[in-house]
Amino acid sequence: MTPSDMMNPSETTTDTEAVQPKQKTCSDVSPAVINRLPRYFRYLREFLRQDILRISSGELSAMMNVTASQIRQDLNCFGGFGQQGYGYNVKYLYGKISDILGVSANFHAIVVGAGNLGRAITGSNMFEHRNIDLIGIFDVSPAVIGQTISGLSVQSTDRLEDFAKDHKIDIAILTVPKEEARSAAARLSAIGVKGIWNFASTELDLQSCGVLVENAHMGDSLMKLMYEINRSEQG
Amino acid sequence: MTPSDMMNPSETTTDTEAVQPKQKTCSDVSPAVINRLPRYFRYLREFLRQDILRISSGELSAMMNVTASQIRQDLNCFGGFGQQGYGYNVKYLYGKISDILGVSANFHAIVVGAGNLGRAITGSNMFEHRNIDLIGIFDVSPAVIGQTISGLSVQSTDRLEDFAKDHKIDIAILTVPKEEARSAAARLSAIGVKGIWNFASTELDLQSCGVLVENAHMGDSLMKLMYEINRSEQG
DNA sequence: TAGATTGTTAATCGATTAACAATC
DNA sequence: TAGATTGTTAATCGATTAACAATC
Repeated sequence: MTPSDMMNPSETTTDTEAVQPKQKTCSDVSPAVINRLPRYFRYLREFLRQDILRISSGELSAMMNVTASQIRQDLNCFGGFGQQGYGYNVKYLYGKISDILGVSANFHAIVVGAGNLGRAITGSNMFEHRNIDLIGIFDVSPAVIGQTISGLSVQSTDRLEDFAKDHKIDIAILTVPKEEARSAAARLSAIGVKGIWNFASTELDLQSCGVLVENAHMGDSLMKLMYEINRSEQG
Repeated sequence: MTPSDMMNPSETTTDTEAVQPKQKTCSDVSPAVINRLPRYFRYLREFLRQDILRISSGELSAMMNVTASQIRQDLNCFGGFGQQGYGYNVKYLYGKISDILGVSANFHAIVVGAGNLGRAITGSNMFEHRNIDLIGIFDVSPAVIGQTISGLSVQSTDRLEDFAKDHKIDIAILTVPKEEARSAAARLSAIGVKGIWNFASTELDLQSCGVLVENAHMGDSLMKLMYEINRSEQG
């Protein structure tokens, strides 16, 4: 087998129970690594688009401004995805990282809060790229309920519980005002949502309920930029 | 002086040249600390709203789920803002953190890209909270130019250079499609913008031009949530 | 004064980098 | 085979935590 023929380096190992698969279970991957995975995903997607078949940690390192060592270390938390002397097969690695990031899981999501931000998110192409089905959008305002946003009719938030009976909801995207965020989150937790993507600039503190929360505090990001500008101007 | 009288602990030191001020210049604060500053800012703002005058690192620690040690360590990168036996004066500390984060600098910002996300951001209360003046919004689409969004009339992107002659622009908020992001960023760099808040899901790589870039890759945040859900289901 | 809590140093822990043997 | 590049271990670096003297 020449390197360029390689599609899946792992498949070269014999597939018996006795052979310890290269795939690690690595139950606790460090947060620092997880933070970097989406960025690898983005680069790989772009390589795929450009028909780049193969990439080495050295090449990727130059493009991404991280060390080659770190790239190899990161990827090895999940298994040996590369091949010595060759590098990484882009298509194969992209597939593996997609699996790790749950792109293959076909999650279902709803948007709660059909304000400007909720609409912007609903209308983005973010979901098709990640194999997420956006299956509902909810709001409390009678003026908004019934409107169609990106092909979805806005439902009353009162219907959440009923809706959950008929649909698996993996992710709730929370774009309600800060004041309503906590009570909305409690309801979402009650209907069995697995994760909340929180845009309300307040902490949710639901981890105890077994609901995963990812905070998208946009204002925090803005403040980091403000800090850097301020610092560059006055040391 | 009783603790509750204290407004500014630093001002109790005599103000001569000889006395080394408690305020540190600490030219290089670690990124980990900077990442936490906006969160402190949010909590302090909330305390202020609730008329809480005083907070100790221990109390804050319990609320924020970080160690008291870390809080004291973080704050001490910038100076001694507390008082032994008392804790931190909320108003004073909030002021100090506001200064550090550039809230006192009264930055001017423009939005480039008046799509759904640009509109959502323009309409948010994010800017008043941070003492930022939103002074312009730009788009290329003739259908959008001239529309009023949150009191601002959308201008043609062609007018950027002219606009920059008459206005100081500190921050450009980039919400154009991915494909146009790099060229837009180059123009913004050329007109002397100090920082770009980048919502396009592509890397900008302008650091060489002296323009600071803060990436707000929302999709990366979503993927971290996907990872956690995926992991919790089949970890 | 006694009690409380900071500021700060030292110890621990985790993450990154360097180096190189394994191997394609 | 020789060259290239991974996977992995060891060394370095940085960040967090623990502890306590300083002090309000």
